[in-house]
Amino acid sequence: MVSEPEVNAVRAAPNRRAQILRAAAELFAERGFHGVTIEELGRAVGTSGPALYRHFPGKDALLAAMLLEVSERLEADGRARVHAAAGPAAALDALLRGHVAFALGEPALITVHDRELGNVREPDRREVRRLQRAYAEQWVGVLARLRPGLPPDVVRAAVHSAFGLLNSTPHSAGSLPAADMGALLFRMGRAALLAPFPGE
Amino acid sequence: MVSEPEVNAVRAAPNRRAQILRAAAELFAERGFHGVTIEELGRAVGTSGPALYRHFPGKDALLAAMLLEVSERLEADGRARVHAAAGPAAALDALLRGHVAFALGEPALITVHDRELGNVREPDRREVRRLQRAYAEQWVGVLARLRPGLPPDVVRAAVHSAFGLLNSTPHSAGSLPAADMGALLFRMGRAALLAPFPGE
DNA sequence: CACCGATGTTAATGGTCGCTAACATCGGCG
DNA sequence: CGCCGATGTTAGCGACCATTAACATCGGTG
Repeated sequence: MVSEPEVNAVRAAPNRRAQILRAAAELFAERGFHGVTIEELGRAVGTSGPALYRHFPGKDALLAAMLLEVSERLEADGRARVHAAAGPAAALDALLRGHVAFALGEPALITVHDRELGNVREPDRREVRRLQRAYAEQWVGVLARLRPGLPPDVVRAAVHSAFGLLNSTPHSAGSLPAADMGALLFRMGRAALLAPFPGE
Repeated sequence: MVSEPEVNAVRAAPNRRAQILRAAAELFAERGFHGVTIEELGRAVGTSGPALYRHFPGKDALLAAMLLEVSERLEADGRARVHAAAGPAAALDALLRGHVAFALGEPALITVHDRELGNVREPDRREVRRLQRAYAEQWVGVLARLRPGLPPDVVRAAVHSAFGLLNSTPHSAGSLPAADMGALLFRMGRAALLAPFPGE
């Protein structure tokens, strides 16, 4: 027990930062930001406690980095998909496919992403919001082209509702094979967004 | 400052318990269970701090009471609506209408209801789960009758996804008049649940 | 009208938690 | 091969927080 303290001393830090973020996402998703202690975060990556401060200036900063990373990733991916698509219909399908893949692949990140923004302090919080908004506007732009004549705030509300549907994955995780779940979410999301809306 | 301590001493307790639960729902929805202190809960209802313990044995018990109440309400209301409906199609519409009204009327409760179950301790937690499951099964039963031949786990997954859509209200609150938002959610939910699914 | 139960108040307590300090170990580089 | 930066470790420290204690006030009731 005390025999080999140096074995895991410096060992294994190929990418500690990323490893911490991954583990933290799981824990935050399960118990919430305030429900997880620094000690637990450390233990989840094999180190214990305050080793975290070698990689992040504090718990808040860790959460901020996590949300910035994921919202950037979503936005960039969304933008790429829209640009690569032939028309609005193809773009919507591409956005749906991308979001579904993300939600199924990283349910913890998706959960934290839309629950914990309130715990990010002001400089970063604005940036995360900006990226989230930019991502949503990709969807809004595509849907508006697909359904001209629909008021912009209705389009926006519809898009956010669709996000709610797609992000619900964590609640029903495992009840279906991932491929089937993906197909289900894709079709439900598509149907919801293309349904006849009020005011048309 | 010290002049009139007795003014608000016993005053105003027509239904403190309900008042506390309502205020607590708002705070828990905003900052999460662990992000709210007893002192804040007290201040939100005009009393300060430990007065809470006259109405609940502890913070945990407060959350448990809240989740039990809302899940009971959903289940009972859902059951009533299904029984009153003429057929499965009418039942689905009634369930949708009820859930939408609830989500728009009490967004904070909806939020806490599907985020904070993890902070409820074991005796009550099981009961909340049971009620949530019973409510979901109302939907599953109706949808299964509407779409025979669909595998039960697909039906269940679809229902939970629809919940995600309907419960997304808090994220887009206020961007649309409540009536319009209600109509939008109703139509999107309906379209999503009746969309052609994989495996049919 | 004295008493009591319901409901509050402030002060104290014990535990937990984020964070800092002080010290150790290792790989790489001059 | 000795030094240094990166990365860990354990021990404390100060703050916060849920809960309890001790004490007050009011309305109603016998």
